[in-house]
Amino acid sequence: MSLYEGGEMARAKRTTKEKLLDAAEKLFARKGYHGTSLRQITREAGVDLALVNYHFGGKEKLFEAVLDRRGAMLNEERLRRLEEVCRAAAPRPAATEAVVGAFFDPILDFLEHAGPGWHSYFSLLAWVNNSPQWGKRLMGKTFNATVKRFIEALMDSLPKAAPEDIYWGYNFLTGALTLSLAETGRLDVLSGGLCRSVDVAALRARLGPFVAAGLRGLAQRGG
Amino acid sequence: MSLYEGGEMARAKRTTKEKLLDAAEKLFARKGYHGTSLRQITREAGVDLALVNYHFGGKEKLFEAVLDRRGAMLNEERLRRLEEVCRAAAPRPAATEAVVGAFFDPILDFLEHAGPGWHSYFSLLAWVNNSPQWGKRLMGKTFNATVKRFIEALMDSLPKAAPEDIYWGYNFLTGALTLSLAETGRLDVLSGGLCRSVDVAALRARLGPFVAAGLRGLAQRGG
DNA sequence: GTCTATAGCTTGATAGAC
DNA sequence: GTCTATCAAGCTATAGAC
Repeated sequence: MSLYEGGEMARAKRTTKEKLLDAAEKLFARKGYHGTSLRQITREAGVDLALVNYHFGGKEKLFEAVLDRRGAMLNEERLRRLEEVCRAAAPRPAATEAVVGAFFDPILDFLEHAGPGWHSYFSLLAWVNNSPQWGKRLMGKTFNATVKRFIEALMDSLPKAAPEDIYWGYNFLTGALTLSLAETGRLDVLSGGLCRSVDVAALRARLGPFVAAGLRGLAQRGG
Repeated sequence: MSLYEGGEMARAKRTTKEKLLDAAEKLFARKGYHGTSLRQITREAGVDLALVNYHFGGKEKLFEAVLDRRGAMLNEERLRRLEEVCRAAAPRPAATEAVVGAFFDPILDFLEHAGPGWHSYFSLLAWVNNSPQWGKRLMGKTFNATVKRFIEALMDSLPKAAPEDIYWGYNFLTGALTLSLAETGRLDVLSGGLCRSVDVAALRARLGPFVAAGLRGLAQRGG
């Protein structure tokens, strides 16, 4: 199973657990946790209603399992690339652009080369990240350890910046990223069709430069 | 009624309609549309369940009324400030920093000087903006006309930038803004308490510089 | 592991008295 | 405008047959 096929095997070979995860991922991404019922999920998965409780132990556990599945893969790939750019730059710290790239590129690569499951997953992640109900606990559980490594690397790359500036900068960075991943179609409407929410190449060309320049601007704030 | 008290009068003087809007705003912001029931809303408002249908015609209409109420005030204030900075700079175009300030400052002023209703409203807005279900239609209905004016002003301020860069830049800008408004508390956890999600002064000092630098970086992309 | 059947509860909406 | 009472539908979860 290649990196980019993670969790998206041919229909015939998927286990019941995977069918449920795939269906839940798709529907939770569209309508949120409370807006999706187990009946809709099991219908989409072609599986009996009672099997959610057998395999996962309830709706909320299923929700967390959906977030965990690809979150672990994302963390692995991000850390691999962070280590790569740090090693390439040693003994100097990696440049801001390189650190930011190690954070964004795994997502963009999954979106460009993998199946629709990753699109749903990232859209769901955007929703969770902006949710007062889920954001703090669920994002933290999956991503805090990795994010702290990236924040350290950003601080190393911008030694003149105050730590507060880097924390706020990370907040802006992840906000810009997650809205882009939500694929709401709003960008399409505003631009009259000139830009498309799902155009990963266009996003890749602009997100890194915007964020790196923004972080540098923060680091030189006032001086 | 001063600008900053909009919709938040003394408890005794509020009409039933306003009580319902205030309660719905607070609860929708915390748990989303599907996560909030009309029974919770009417209990919080101290009002009978049946009155939602009498005054608004259903749950979804109530939801849209919540978004409309303060959205109109926000648009007015944003356009007033945009005109101000454009007039001050004429005949040259207003600077990127000034346009971005006219877009952010009304929100930051409402958060700093007005009651908790505005916090709930902006938190709800963050959620709606990142929702595939609601984002395109509801954000567009309330904000498209105003946003188009700001995008034009941004294009004028950065004549070397391609229109696509400005549209994507606006997307990043609003993502950074809305995650900050969601007040999920995640920033507090990541920074070990050094930064606080609800610290409007800290946000004000950093959001404008980050975004303006990001937009300039986009405009000079590759060259 | 899977499926049937159902318990126990909450939901949004409304008819009709006042 | 307000309130009581209620309806039909949908919800999560589970006990128990296979």
